[in-house]
Amino acid sequence: MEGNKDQQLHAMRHSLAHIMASAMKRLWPEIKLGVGPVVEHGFYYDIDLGDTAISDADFPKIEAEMQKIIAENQPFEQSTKPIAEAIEWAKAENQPYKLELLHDLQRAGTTVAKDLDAEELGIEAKAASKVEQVSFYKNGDFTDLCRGPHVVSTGKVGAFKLMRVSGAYWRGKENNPQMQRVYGIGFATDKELRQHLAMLEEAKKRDHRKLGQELDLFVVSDLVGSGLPLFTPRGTVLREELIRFSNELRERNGFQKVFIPHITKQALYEKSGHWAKFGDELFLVKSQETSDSFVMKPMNCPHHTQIFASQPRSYRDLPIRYLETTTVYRDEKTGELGGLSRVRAITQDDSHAFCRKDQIEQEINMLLASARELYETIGMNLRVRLSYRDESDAYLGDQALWESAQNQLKVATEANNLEYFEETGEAAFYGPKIDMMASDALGREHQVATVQLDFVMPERFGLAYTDEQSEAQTPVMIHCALLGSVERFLSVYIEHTAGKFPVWMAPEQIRLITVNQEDATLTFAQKVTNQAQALGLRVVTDNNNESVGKKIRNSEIMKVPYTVVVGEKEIETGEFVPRIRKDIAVSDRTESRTIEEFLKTVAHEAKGRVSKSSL
RNA sequence: GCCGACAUAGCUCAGUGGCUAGAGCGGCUGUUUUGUAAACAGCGGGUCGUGGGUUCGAAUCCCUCUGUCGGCUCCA
Repeated sequence: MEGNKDQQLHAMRHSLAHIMASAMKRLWPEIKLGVGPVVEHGFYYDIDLGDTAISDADFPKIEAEMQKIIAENQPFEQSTKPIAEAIEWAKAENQPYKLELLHDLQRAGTTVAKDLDAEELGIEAKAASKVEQVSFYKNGDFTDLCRGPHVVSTGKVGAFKLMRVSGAYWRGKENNPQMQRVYGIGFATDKELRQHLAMLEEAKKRDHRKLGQELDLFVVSDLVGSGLPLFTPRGTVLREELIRFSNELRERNGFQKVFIPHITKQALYEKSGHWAKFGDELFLVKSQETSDSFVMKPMNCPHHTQIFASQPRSYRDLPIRYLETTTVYRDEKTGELGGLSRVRAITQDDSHAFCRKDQIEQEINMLLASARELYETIGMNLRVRLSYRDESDAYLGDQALWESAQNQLKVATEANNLEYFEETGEAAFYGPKIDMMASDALGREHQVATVQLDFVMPERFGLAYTDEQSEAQTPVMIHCALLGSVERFLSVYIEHTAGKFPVWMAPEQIRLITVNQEDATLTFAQKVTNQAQALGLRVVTDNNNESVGKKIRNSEIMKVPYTVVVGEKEIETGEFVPRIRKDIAVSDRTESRTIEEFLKTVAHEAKGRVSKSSL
């Protein structure tokens, strides 16, 4: 049933791409068509319009033309042609991109770029059987090379909307001509389309860049540069609370904090092998005193290996675990930067454990348990991908070690009751890894924590420990970050919570609103603040000359968990009736509490990192 | 980096070749002393992102640079 529905939706979206091409061909007869696949919520078509640039202002025109074709309810007629005939068709129709695809099909039996590259290199491609017949779909007077499937006629495509246009290289390769990609969404019913648009609207409201400004969390400055966000006091609280949590989880498990400088001689990365691989992503630093070439660190592991290497190590000392939450610098392409999700100064809650081969499982087990605890507390579901090697020889390290390690990853994952799936061929060349994906409140999945085994770097740096037989052995290195990048995590988390942070993370946990500006009121507010601060709470007093209603409103807008109005009544009774932010309140009734009880309860919530109020 | 869109006050935005560039919010000052989502009045605040060009005249048209946003992974 579900499968049928999915297939039907897929055919609808495919047909929409076809109809869009058909409509655009009517509007611009000279267009050259690339590919028009189905994507997550819709479809796109890559089109070469020569010198004509289309923009979203053209969408109504294209949509209207599509609607006409849909209203005509033209049947989709499928036909097949021998490939040689199809090639003649592409030539006659002046469709060079289709021609290229057909030639590839004829030669290699595929149009997938990856497989084509493989073929060129003489490696056997996956789908190598030669294609003899190709499929066409025709509606009205428009015929397109298309594998399908399509719906029966143009009237059966459900609801759609064109969303955006962008440049896209033909086949994703930079030196190929750039085409215009018109992207649309399509759903079976109008209702579903509207729901999806509402979800996008909600996502827009939660956009961390917008909330970052509204809630005063971070700013960017042209003078500092793009991809280099600056955190305000409020945003810094978020960072520090997250980092404290991550550090706590690891210190509890025997990790020791270390500290390294943010620059190093280039030689470090020449030795680690990163220079060759990531050379163009590094920020270079020039010494004016010496002739040394320095770089900003793009990762921490090579530095950490040098701490391990500073002493002879015994098998009894292992695992040796270092943790450091520190910033790395990567010179990302400017077009890829944005908000907090892609930055050039990336703070990682990084850790490296050096262990024996037989300790891998216990280490992974412990790291996964930490990740699970962290994401449970945060309130996000985790799904885990185990990335293994495949049969190719692109991997370094002993084959038996790989097998044992992969097995240990799986056992540890199962022991932690984590939902997981396995993928071969996704491992890093230096070892298998575990990637953790967290899903947010809008159902979007984000890659967050990772655990990576590394069989190569210890060898490159000649790391060793002495085993029971007094022989030198190479340790295995385990890289792990629970949050991943603090900046990227924050971008996800801000959108997940829509800025309604739980008490333990809230930049401002309690706001006191004064009823008047009398000395007695202010003195009282100050006394409460002192008491709260002694309990480690973050309190702000709003003593502005504004109505209470206005100040309540401001507190609501800033999403403060607890707001308390203070005036004569409170001074007299020594009791508060806190206003509790709706998403954390467990009942509609707010009871009166003594000040001490109120503050202690909030402090207790913060310490326990609970998500709901206990008031 | 490439394609496209955008850039006007701290914020959100109006102003599409013609007088001194506007509004709301925020800020400041005064009045008010406020009881659970917006008191009232006044005052500030702009090199219209940068540099150049066209024009009698440019926020407005053209070019450049910088920045922001959507894409550049999805393969007949």
